[in-house]
Amino acid sequence: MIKIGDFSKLSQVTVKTLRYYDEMGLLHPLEIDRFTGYRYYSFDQLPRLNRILALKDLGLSLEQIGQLLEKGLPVEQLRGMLRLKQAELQQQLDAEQERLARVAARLRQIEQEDELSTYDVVIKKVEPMLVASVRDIIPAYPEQGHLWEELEKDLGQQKVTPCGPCFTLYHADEPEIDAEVCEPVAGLVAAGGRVRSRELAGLEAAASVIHHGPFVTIGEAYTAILKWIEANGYRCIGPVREIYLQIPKRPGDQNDPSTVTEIQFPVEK
Amino acid sequence: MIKIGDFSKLSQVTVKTLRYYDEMGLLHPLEIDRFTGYRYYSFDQLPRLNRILALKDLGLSLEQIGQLLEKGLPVEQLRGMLRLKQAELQQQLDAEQERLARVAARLRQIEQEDELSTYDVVIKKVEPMLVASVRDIIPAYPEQGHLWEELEKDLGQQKVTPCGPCFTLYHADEPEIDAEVCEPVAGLVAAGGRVRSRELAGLEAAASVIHHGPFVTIGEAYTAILKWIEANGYRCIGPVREIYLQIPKRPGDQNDPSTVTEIQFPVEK
DNA sequence: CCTTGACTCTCCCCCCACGGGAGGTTGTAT
DNA sequence: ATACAACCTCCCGTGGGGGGAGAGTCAAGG
Repeated sequence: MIKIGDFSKLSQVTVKTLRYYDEMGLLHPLEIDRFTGYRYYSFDQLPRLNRILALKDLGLSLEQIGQLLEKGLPVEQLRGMLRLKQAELQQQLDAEQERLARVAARLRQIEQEDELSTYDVVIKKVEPMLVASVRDIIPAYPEQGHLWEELEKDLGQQKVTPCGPCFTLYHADEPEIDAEVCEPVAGLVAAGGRVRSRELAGLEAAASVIHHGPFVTIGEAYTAILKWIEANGYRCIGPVREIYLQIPKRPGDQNDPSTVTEIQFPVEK
Repeated sequence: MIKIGDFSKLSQVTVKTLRYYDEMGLLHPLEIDRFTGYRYYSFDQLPRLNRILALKDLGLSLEQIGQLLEKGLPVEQLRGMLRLKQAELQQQLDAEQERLARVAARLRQIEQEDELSTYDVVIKKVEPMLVASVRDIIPAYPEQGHLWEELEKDLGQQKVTPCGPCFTLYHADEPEIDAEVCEPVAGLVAAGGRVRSRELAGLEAAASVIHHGPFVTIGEAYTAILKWIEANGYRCIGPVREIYLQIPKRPGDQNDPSTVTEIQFPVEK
């Protein structure tokens, strides 16, 4: 029968932790003085404590350990838990490794450019959505005004209002620019003229960057995101989306500095 | 000017998180309605949010991010933080890897034996301590009674009482058993006869196992800990300590089942 | 104009495995 | 008798939000 402090020294477990294990039901003292509340442990409780420590060291939670101990440590259950933990650890390890790679990539970027890019790339999921669209080959990127007019006119006639920011899908840019201007809608729209309506598939992972500034400088954003994709080992796997979050005050003004545009590249590792 | 829900959908950041970032000072809404408390964001706040997400993704804490943003992102400071984080991540990665190896080792052990060992091995540090001891060659492990008598008698004469459990150090077991029986003491003791007194160095890492049961079966504990040391890639780097935590009721009784003994192997990877 | 349902607000508790400390009792050595 | 070390319980904090209660607000349809 020894007091908590001595038991603590013996086991190298802090007094706080021993009290906590008592409270959690993992290791009750052999006896508690009814009047003073003092906890008294016995030497032969050390094996149980060591078992707790060994299991904790493998990454099990105190709750899991408690369940195991309560059921007299069934081999099968322990095996199952360890297998699970093993998979979990492996996954965590991979995640950490990727994170480390990202940090390294960022450091390299800083070393090379010696200044901070104004663009930050994030990976996001994109949900599927219903859209109405017009698709055609265009001679140059800025020349899609007529497609937009065509789409707006049709939607206006059907009294459909968009339910989100409009965007352009670039299906290809070589040998010609194959662009599809899209407007998200609440429900499918009757096809009329060249206007099509369908569900646009979601994206598991999209690299996204925000361009805040006049439209004529959007090339910098493309440069930045392409470099990032390259540096972080991703590949582009579908048409790029250019989302017009904040459009110029005067329609088509390529120099309005308050314009905000998001560029999304569907990617995978 | 958009409401928090739309900003949330756009950025793929939950409303809760946006409110949290507001509270933490990372990203205040452009405007807060004085009467309703509604938060209103602007599209051009997205770059800042993305910057926050990108930095968080590298493993920086919100507090660190806040500091960086507040100071206008000095390149050097970011570089320093990332270097630090890199080292930290590497260390964590190594730790995870070791843990994974331990889990694998444990699983192998379960597969092989198909039952759970009664012994759990833990790694602990051992602090330096003052001891009085008698050392000699003995013909067999159980025959150390005369050494103990010699030590006790001397300490008794000097009116010194031990300040912890006594133990035996095994300096060698081949070709002969070189044993040193030790008693921890509060202060150094005058040498007398074959009794020596000194500071025993601490151990950075000791593999420890508890044997609870009659002394004649302690071999099983040794088997278990040796297997563990082998399986987990450690090496023994010093004399083994056999610590007598709970001694038999009748001195020298090798069959008392209430005996508790700890075995410590100084180890390193 | 009214109602309904979807948003939004603040406030509070929860996670995990303890650590720190306040404020009060108990045990032990001088 | 008096220190003072050890012990007790109770409460708060960690990081990055999640879940939910209860109340107020906004936009669209009838």
